[in-house]
Amino acid sequence: MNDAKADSNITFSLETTSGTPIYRQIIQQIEYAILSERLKPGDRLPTIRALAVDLKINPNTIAKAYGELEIRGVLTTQVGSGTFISNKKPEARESIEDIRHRKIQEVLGRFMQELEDLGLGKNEILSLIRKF
Amino acid sequence: MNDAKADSNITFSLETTSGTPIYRQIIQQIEYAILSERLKPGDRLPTIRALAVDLKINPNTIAKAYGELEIRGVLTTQVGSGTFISNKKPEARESIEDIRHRKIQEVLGRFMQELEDLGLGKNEILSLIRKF
Amino acid sequence: MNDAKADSNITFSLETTSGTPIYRQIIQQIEYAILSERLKPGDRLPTIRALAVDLKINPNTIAKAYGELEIRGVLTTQVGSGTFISNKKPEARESIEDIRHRKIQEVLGRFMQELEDLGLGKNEILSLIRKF
Amino acid sequence: MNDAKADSNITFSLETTSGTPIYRQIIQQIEYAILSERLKPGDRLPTIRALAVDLKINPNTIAKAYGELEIRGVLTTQVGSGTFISNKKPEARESIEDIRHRKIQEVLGRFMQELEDLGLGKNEILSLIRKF
DNA sequence: GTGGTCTAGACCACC
DNA sequence: GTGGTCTAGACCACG
Repeated sequence: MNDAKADSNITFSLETTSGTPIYRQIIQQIEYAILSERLKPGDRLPTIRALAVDLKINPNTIAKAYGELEIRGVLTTQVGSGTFISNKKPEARESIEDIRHRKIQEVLGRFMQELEDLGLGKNEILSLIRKF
Repeated sequence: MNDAKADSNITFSLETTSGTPIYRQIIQQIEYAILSERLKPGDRLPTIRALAVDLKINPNTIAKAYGELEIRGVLTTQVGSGTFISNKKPEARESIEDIRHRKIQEVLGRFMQELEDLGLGKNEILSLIRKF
Repeated sequence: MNDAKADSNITFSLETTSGTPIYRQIIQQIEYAILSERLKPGDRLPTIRALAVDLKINPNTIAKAYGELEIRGVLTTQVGSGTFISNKKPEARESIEDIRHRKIQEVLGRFMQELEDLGLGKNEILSLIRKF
Repeated sequence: MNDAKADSNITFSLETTSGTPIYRQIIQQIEYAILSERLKPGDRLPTIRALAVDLKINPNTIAKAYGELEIRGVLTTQVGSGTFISNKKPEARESIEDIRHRKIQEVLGRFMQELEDLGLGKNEILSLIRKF
């Protein structure tokens, strides 16, 4: 594990052994922060270099994550001043809340399936979470 | 989604949009079935070809999953008669129950982290699962 | 016969008429190179594609050999930069020297048995090897 | 390992863990016995059933080995009396001695290559064989 | 450029 | 019928 608190509003937590590419983890964590409104339009993200140092990873990896989010219209870069959360999602046909709910349902569905595969019923799952 | 009931004891459920390779999903579902004791030593797995038809994927993909589990000593194959759960895991220093509990904790930890990233608290999570 | 000198440290020699699968020959030659310390932890193996060209075989065949060794923890791959000898064999209870000696005894035993079956005595064998 | 002395002249020694199919091991051992003249034309081989009991393997496996050698003209079966070494090898373009020498060279070449891969030089090999 | 995944299809070995 | 090996080729992910 590899944590880093950045400028503000977002803390990254990387799992280098899980097989999930690092740049995907970064993308997901930025998206989730937006969906849960910890990051709002206009907020500044940490610089690539600073974040690379904090997370002890290759700057290219962060550049790739930011780049993909920029292509999707989630981020905007302003040369000389940094990378920001966009004001608008041009193609958005769903509201942020809708997307968030969809993501939550996806995560929940995957999770329930995996725990069921591991032989747990709903009551056992509830009990585990209460003790978490 | 893509489900298939096989010979017995195990039903595969593939998620083709999640980015997780199909063969990894198969490996995980076999491992979890063993950990939850739905599959026991000596049990026969579905044949590669039958499963390929059921899941509508290429036989080589299943062969790759079975092959990795064979290298790891989880499965044994007898050409001409099929693929079986191995009798012994020679290097096992942990009981099946211990491994199962470790996996459950891993899945749970990942899940709680993701939902927290999506802005959910424990009570909201509990409520969602009750309604699941 | 089919020889290929790769990046360094290891030269592969395939016997396509022996019935032994090509990917198994590759695995054995990598293992033996490690046991005789011609390959050490951190050393880079030839790329899959370069070796495929050299050995005039399909890249998938080499990928299968590398893949098995990766599952066994002998190799590590870093997509984008190549395949390397792992630093540690976590479960190793035998030293490299012990394994090497065991392998030598196995090869020797098989060989003496086969030549005995072909009607040769120890002195004839010694004489043949001197002339080899 | 699994040894069995049959009617006469030939003792089979099977290696069930080596990956080499059992029927191939039987074929090889019969061929080598012929090449080294421990079995001569007209000699009777053990019956399939007796040998199956001795070696504790499936009779079909022995039938397959005998069958293949019969196709090649090495054996002849006389219903009711048994299986025998043929008098003639119809297609033989090489003498028995030539074949034997070729086989010896093959075995020797494979062996020297493997031990070289394991880091042994000729003198070490000679020394090991003297102590064998 | 690296390796990874998946498909399609041929041929072989074993029961 | 079973699984195993190998080829060929497409497309993706990563640096």
